[in-house]
Amino acid sequence: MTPRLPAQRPSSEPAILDAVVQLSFSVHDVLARVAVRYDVSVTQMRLLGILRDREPAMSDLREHLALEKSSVSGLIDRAERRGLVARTTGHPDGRMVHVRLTADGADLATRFAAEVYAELETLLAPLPDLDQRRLSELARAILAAQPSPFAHQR
Amino acid sequence: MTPRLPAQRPSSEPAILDAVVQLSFSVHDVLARVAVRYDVSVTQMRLLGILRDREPAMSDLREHLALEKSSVSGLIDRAERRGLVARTTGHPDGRMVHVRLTADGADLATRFAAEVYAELETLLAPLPDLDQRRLSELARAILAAQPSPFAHQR
DNA sequence: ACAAATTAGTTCGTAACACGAACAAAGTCA
DNA sequence: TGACTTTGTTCGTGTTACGAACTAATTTGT
Repeated sequence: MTPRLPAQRPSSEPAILDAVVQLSFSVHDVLARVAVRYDVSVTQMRLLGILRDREPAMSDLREHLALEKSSVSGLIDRAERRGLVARTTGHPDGRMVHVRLTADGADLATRFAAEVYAELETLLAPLPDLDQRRLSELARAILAAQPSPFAHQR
Repeated sequence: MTPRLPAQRPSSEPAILDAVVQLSFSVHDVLARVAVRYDVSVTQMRLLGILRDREPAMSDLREHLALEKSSVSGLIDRAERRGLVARTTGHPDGRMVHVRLTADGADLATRFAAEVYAELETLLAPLPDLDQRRLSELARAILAAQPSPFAHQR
């Protein structure tokens, strides 16, 4: 008998985390449903969300979205072709290409942010308001403790 | 002035729900990381998870995974080609094709359930145990109230 | 009982997306 | 100045998902 599996950690009944995973899928499905309504991918929706208050370089997007640079190029190509975003050049470092929303893109971003919120409220509606606030508090606490969730580490 | 927007609902500051969305992405990323380690897609991982305690028909999978039937066919084709699942026929309704895990598939499902749990525990580690339990309670409450989260409505 | 309609799956062609490798251009260093 | 590094793009490939057209089994209507 190997001396392994020493109590195997007493905690974490299997189903405890299942609910969190399931809920994540539900949230993801909400995003997908709204995205499909506008005929864009979830990634493009994330992109528009990011661009709402930033004009990042391609490399920043690569990091935020956790994609390879060639994938970011393709993503921006398609979004640009639709007139949702624009590449900007002529920055201090001449290699860099930044990305910003067009007016159309900003409109779209606003509209489906509203729809996502509406659908999320429906999803969370079973919880009383207080519990909804608790939930987002817990989510915020987890995110705040993560290494690099959304921080530009310059 | 149109008489619309009557108070617009007092609740739901925008950022309240953002944290929930962000957390969902983080959870999704955990799944994706583990999946890539085994060279399967997140969808295939979901599939294996579903099959752990069921032998559903293709149409049940269509519903659970919210995919078109042709997509389910493809998904099962690829999983079958890898020896993870098997189609079964000869059911009372002769049109139906059910899907079950093979021994290999069951092994795989077990192994990465373990890895996903381990990584999720890491993700949630910033929260004290009590809050982790609260979080999954809230998640469970939401899911329990949804129309058809995982129920076979026969 | 039997033709018509419905249901369950498959096949096929297409498009989006993501990847890695090879490349070009701009910047850095030494 | 010449070598190296960094930033993006291009190109070819594989996976995944979709819708339309199709086959086979079952149900419905008369």
